[in-house]
Amino acid sequence: MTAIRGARERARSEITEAIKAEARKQLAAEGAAKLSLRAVARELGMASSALYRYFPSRDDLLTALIVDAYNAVGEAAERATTGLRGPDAARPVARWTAICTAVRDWALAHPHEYALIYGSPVPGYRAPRTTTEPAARVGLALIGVVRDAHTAGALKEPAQPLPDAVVGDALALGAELGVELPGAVLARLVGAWAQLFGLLSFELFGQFNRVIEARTEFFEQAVLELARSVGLSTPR
Amino acid sequence: MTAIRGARERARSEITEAIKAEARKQLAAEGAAKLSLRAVARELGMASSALYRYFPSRDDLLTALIVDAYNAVGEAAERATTGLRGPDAARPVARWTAICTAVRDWALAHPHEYALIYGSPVPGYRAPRTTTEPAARVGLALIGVVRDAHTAGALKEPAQPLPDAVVGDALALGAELGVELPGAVLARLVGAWAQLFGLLSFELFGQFNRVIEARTEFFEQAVLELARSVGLSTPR
DNA sequence: CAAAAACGAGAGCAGTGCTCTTGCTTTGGT
DNA sequence: ACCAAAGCAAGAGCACTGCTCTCGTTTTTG
Repeated sequence: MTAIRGARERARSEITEAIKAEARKQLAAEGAAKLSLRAVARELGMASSALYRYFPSRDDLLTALIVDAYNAVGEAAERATTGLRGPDAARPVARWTAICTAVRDWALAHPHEYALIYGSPVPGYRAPRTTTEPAARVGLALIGVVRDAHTAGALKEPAQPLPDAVVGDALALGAELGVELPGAVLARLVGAWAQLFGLLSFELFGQFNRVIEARTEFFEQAVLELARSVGLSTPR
Repeated sequence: MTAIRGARERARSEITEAIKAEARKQLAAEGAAKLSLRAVARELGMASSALYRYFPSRDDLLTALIVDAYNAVGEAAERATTGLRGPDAARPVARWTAICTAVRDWALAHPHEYALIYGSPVPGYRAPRTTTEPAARVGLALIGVVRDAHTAGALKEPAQPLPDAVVGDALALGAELGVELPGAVLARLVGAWAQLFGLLSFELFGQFNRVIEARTEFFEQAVLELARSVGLSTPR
């Protein structure tokens, strides 16, 4: 139904995409704060008022960029595991680090888009329903690795006990996602997920300046530690 | 010399402080993006151009707020350990968690100021030299706990080996700070420091919505895990 | 006491997000 | 095939922003 729906709809989606592309360009050049609708329109050779037919407000444009960015990291994370060949394709730790480094590579390549989604929320407050699903993709990729390790019997459950409230949240989350994992593992998984982006944010936002120079080695080491914390056994 | 240096200088510092106070008020109400110099001047009953005698640009005002915010968290972190009484005052893990929860409490009480310093960098790029020292205070407080535990012989060094480059960075950092700690411990300390703010950012920026409800328990659990990762032995 | 520096206020510039009105083009029902 | 309805682009305009410049006034300083 969407194939031959008239020239107008095709033009609309093309222009919408062109606007987003130009906005992404300005985002990469100057950051979200300096992204200007008028400048986008100017660059596209259209009146600024015409742009409002496609995005009712600046925040809506940003939201669209946010969704795209979440999908871009999410896809990078998902592709990281499917691209593994040889024995690494089955080793949980290798899959785990592949995802984490893919996310880091994406972040280093698109720092302003990273800042858009994992930095401070730009407008008053956002998070329309449409962002929550793409936002979960990286987390789901990580969960997938641990789930597979669990079903393969390669998961070492942590001994340390957790508060009931935390385990309860974790089990509720597992039920919602339809994932069969011990509460303690899921809880640590959420923690590792947050800590992964803590490392990335510190690196990207400059907190590691004059502190850590061997960023890649440091990151991979920390990621191995995170894998261990969720029960994936490290080699050697 | 600064005491009775004329009424003008006193007025100047008073007005400077009033500007920052009003700016902080607007920051808390609307966020950094909507902070407007003109609105601050209006609220203070002065011409907007007069404000430029005190802060040469909007970014300079923001930088001043950033420095203040870093000092505020830093002070909260430092005060957390000195306020401990009884046996907890000597237990490293108790001091560690006290610092972390103090930082979290400050962040929850001042979310927009937290976003200002640990969210995405707002202008093109900032980090004038004046911000780096206050920015280090929380990290130094954490290092202090581990250093004390080390000299008291209560530190369990991690067995896992680290890449040479990482250990090298860590030792250089330790030398610069004048702190005697094994490279592996220092490296893990930096990681824990970054991960702490990863947890806080995810909580404050809404990534835990519909994921974790028992935020406090979750945080304290994660913080205990971080303490363990740097070699502080958990009780029981 | 006079020169110099600091200060406050106003006007003004270029830029922004967003709205409203005015014409034009494509679409879809009869 | 026609014609109303809907979608669209453009321009003018409003209220706001950061920032600069000028012009009197006040305070400090030599």
